[in-house]
Amino acid sequence: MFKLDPQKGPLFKQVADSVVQQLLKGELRPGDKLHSARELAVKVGVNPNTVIQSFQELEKLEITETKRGLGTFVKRDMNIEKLKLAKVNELTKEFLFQLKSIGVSMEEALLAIRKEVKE
Amino acid sequence: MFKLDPQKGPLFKQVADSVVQQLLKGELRPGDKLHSARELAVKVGVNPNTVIQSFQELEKLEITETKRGLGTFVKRDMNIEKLKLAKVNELTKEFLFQLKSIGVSMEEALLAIRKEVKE
Amino acid sequence: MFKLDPQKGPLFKQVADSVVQQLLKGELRPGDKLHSARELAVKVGVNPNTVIQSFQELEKLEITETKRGLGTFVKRDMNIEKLKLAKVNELTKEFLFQLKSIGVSMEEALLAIRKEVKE
Amino acid sequence: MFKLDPQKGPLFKQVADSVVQQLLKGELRPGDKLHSARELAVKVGVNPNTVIQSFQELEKLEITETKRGLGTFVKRDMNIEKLKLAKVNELTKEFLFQLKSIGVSMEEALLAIRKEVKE
DNA sequence: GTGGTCTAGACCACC
DNA sequence: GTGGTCTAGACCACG
Repeated sequence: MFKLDPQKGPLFKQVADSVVQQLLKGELRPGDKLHSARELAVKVGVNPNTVIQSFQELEKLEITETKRGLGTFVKRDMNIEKLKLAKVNELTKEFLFQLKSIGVSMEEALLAIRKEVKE
Repeated sequence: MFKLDPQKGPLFKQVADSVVQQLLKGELRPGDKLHSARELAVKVGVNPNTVIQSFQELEKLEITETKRGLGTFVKRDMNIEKLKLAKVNELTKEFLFQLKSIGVSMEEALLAIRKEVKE
Repeated sequence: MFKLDPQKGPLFKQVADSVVQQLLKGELRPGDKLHSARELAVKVGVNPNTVIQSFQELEKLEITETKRGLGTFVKRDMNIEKLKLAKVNELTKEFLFQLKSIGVSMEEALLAIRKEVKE
Repeated sequence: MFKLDPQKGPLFKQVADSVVQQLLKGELRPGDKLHSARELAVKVGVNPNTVIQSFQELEKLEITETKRGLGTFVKRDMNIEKLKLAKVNELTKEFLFQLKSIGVSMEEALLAIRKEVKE
């Protein structure tokens, strides 16, 4: 389930992320129409203004486009697989970097993962 | 090397985190004296007040204790291994959660890690 | 009336205390919104930042919660009577301890109180 | 037993208070010589400089006088009873004021005292 | 308009 | 020199 945390950076970025997640999971496809700002606002429990900011963020990232009077849509030329690979890569890099920065070896990391997966 | 990024949340928390990292890497041990607020401020390029806020954060987390006129010290009864395990666990959980939330399987994740490690 | 005294410890704690007092006196109830930091700052004659520090103190004590963009509120689940009893107890203990530490008996203390009350 | 608390105002005032307490309890009499700054410093666990500041405070209050090369002495013309009454009065006033400021009646206060005394 | 963070610079208590 | 508090004023995220 998706959860907002004011401690983890700007809400509007978190909301934008959640849209990207839906894309990557296939719950949203190129050309699809996003929920309206108002709907999304109610759904995730933030102010509509915040959602609007999120949409602007997505547009800036060239993931969506806004058609006046119609709504916000996922760009038709989005290459989801490419975006997904980039995201996985980024997450992995960050994860390994964090571990390295506290002096944890790969072996320990893999152990931790296996342990976590089993539970 | 350690870098501050205003986009990644409050500077004072990042500074506090960097101290925790030094602890986990063994560069800092229970009983050790931290750099003075003024020194650290110059070193990481922030205002001394910001560093002091970091110190207060660390004290709230019961990681350090401050002795007025003497400095700020890592608590003698700090259990580093425990803190480290908790951190690794947290990072791993978060990593796997993120992957899952974009619909990536464990196999893909492990592949990504192996690929990253080789580079 | 409420008065700040730089000699009596940090201003931000005094301001926090004054909020607690209002709570205990019933002038403030669970769910109520506190005055905004800026208002309070003008009212008591300190810097807005100092008031914000007070708010953070109150939040740390789990007396209030803050909603960004909306304000700071007394927690709905605050048990005022419990807090009040604890405070009275603390004050009484401290008072008797102080008297004892200067060698004053209970009888003398009660006499002093009666005398004071009459005036 | 006497305890220092950095949270309760300047240490040097607390140390000065502890000397006054000894006076009021009769453990120290007009004309008596105080412990040296160094001794007291070790005894209460603060820096000698802090104790020296305390002595200056006591001198300012006209409770002690310093004889160069001999030490610090309680003034011969000190009227302990008068000082004691003043102190009791002050403590009582403060106590009642605090209670009043949180809306506690005298009856409740006396109940609290009786309860505390019995324990 | 609301609180949160940061900077710059001052003064204090303590060692 | 050490940390702690306060001020003044700026900018940000959020509603």
